[in-house]
Amino acid sequence: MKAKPETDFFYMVYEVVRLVPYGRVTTYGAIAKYLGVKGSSRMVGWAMNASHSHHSPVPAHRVVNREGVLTGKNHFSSPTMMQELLESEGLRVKGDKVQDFKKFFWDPAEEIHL
DNA sequence: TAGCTGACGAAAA
DNA sequence: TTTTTCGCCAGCT
Repeated sequence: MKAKPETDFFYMVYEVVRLVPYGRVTTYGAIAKYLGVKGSSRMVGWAMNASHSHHSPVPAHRVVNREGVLTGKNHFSSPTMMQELLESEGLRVKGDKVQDFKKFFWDPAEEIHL
């Protein structure tokens, strides 16, 4: 059964985020690009916001902006929770920014061969 | 109903 | 080189 990618855009975002390995992070643009809507990077972030309505636990803490900044930390249970979660996975977070972000960056378009 | 906002990114100046 | 502006499109007021 072929789902409707157009309407399941949010769902696709959740899956990609869920595919992010432990101790790795990705960006909104990378996900958008992977989905073919690189121009709609904002929609990816919006999907994260909608993830609150979603039942599946989406590791949104592994998704940061292109600079590696925890832009969405404010949307978590606690603004520091996102940093704690990332540090808990072995990542180094300094002032809401992921250190060595490029090293921990996980690009679905590069790692996942569709 | 119509308009504004928003967890971003890239291009232009 | 850095800063500013525009585009994306769905959800909310």
